[in-house]
Amino acid sequence: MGIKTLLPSLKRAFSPGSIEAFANKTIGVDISCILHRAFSGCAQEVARNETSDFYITFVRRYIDLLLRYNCHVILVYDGQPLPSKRGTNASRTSRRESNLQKAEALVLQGNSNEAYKYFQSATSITSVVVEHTIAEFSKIPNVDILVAPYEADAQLAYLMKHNIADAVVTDDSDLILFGCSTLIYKLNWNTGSCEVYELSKLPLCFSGYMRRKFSFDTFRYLCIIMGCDYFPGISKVGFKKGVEFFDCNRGTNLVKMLKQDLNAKFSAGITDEDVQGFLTANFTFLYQVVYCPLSKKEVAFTERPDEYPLTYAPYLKRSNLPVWHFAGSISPEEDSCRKVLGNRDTTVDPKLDKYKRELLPKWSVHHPEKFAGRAPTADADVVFLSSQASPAAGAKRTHSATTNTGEPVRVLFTPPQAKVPRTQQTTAFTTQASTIQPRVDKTQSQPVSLRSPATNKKPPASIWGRLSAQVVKKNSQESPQPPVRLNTFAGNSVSLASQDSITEKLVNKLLIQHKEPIDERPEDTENTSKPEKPSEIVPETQVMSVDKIADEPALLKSSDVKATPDKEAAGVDENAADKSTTTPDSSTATPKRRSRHQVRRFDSFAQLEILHRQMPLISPVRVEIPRSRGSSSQSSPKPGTSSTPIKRRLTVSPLETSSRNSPEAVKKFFSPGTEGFGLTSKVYQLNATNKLL
DNA sequence: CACTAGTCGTCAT
DNA sequence: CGACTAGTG
Repeated sequence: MGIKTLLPSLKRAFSPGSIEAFANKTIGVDISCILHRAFSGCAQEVARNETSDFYITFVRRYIDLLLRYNCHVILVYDGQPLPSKRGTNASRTSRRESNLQKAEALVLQGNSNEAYKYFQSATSITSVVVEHTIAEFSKIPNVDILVAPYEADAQLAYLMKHNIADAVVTDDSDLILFGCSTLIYKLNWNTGSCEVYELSKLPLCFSGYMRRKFSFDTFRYLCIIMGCDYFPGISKVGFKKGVEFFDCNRGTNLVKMLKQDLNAKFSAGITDEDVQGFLTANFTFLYQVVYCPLSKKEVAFTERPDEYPLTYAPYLKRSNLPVWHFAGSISPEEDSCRKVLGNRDTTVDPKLDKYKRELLPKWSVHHPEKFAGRAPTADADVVFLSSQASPAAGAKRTHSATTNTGEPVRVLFTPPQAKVPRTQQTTAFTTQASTIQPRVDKTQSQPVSLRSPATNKKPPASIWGRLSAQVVKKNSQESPQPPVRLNTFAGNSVSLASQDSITEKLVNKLLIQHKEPIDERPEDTENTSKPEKPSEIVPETQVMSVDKIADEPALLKSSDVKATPDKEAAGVDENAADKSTTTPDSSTATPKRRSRHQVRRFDSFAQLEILHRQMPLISPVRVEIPRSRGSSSQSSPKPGTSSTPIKRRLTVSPLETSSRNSPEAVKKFFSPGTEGFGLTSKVYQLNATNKLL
């Protein structure tokens, strides 16, 4: 199905291209698209569940085209239908059968033209076709077969996400929704012409806030609301209205967004079933099971938390079903390795398998040594905290977690370690502030300012964090991108996989409920001559390059005007130093060193502390907790939340301005009730590799 | 103007 | 499954 009427709205993300541009690359192929087109020419045979050479030669043309350009081809097949789709699947097969019967009846009447129509609507990618094509195409050098555990879309997106494939040939809009960065549409096997979709151009399709602060998650919500495979969509809401909605609503609590905001805007009667459907759809896009050729096993598209996020659990939890059941379950490793090659029956002796990994040539993605030493890159990395619950000194722990909106994050907890002298901290800050390096200064990798409750010392008054980061594209030697704002997780709460309830409470307390991310510029803007705009980081770990968008002669409508001031007005208390925040184009305006007392305000700690994978370091800052409670409890009467949302801002300033908050204030702010609670954080470097796992 | 629902065509000559 | 279109609010 894909997303209805999505592609016409995304024209700006496409450009005419040619397959030449992908010479020598690895190309994933959504073979079901091609097969469906081929079935036009052999509908009768396919509908009758027979084989035909027609679709073989048809697909072969595309393969040959790619091979001519020395591409490595990965043909990806659909596997098992997702649990959530099994209903529609059954109704489809029954419709096909009735179409087939009508077709056969018409044949007997001699009406072959009419019969052909019914044959066409009776075709499907049967196991006969799958086995036939795999048998044929698995013989071709530089052509890999990969049968996805579930949907080919998710599988192809996974290949792309981990740089196993450089681009994907498809005609389906779902691939966009999975966050693919480069897609080849409308490929012509004869001329090699095509339309190339690029994720980096996606913001061009929007205006207003959606463009300036493009978030792929919001884009996903938009598509789901329009209607997708797993969710029928909100009636009367298409692309335009959806964009209008998300221009004004940037909340991070999806339940509230649906039940309150969306209802208020469109008076669409959102039921609990709708909420469930939306959430299911969202998480199916995020967490669907795919096969990982790197680790040779099935994994979730993005790492799954062990439990549902607390806010959504009431809508998703089914007592008799495992968590994330709707997004597929992970098969035993041995079975998945056999199925992925095209072996259908895993109940038989593996020796009888038609396709064996060991027998495959070394160029194959399934060859045992093809990706030796290469691990999947971590999904999203965050953070920062250490607590008394730390394990042995020196050890690191990670917890997978999700924010309210379901974006995966990784929370790192570090144990107390040796104190770093204050002078060194300061040095670390100033050095880092002066230049943005794509690597980490040694001093910054060190834990700083740690006080363990075990040593009975007071909780520290400072938390270290990062304000901005540089993004280095995966597998790319390009020069680093401009610093990006890391504010996308603002206002979320997390549920942790661990039993560490203290830490969980703490983290949730930190990720304060609030309306929208602060529109803030990085503390350090690169001092380059290029007038680049800071890119936006997107939780799902895609990186948008927002360059050139400003020059695009497109609709800067009213939504542009209202976005920022609104927010400023909504702030608790405004501070003069805040003003540097709003303009995104001030890279030239603020290259000079501001020495100190540069104060910034945030609505949540999370804004400080998101770290993209492979993202090198950033500028450490001090976070100070305001003494006064700026609580306003006007918002969100959400169900089942134990802790009342705290609404106040954290003040961030360079190290020099320490004073201000007493240990008691900090303790009071963070303490979940348990005393002896030591909190610190540190500046962290996450390597490109997966060492921290 | 925006959205919806329905129909048509996908091949290859 | 997308493209296209006629019809509706």
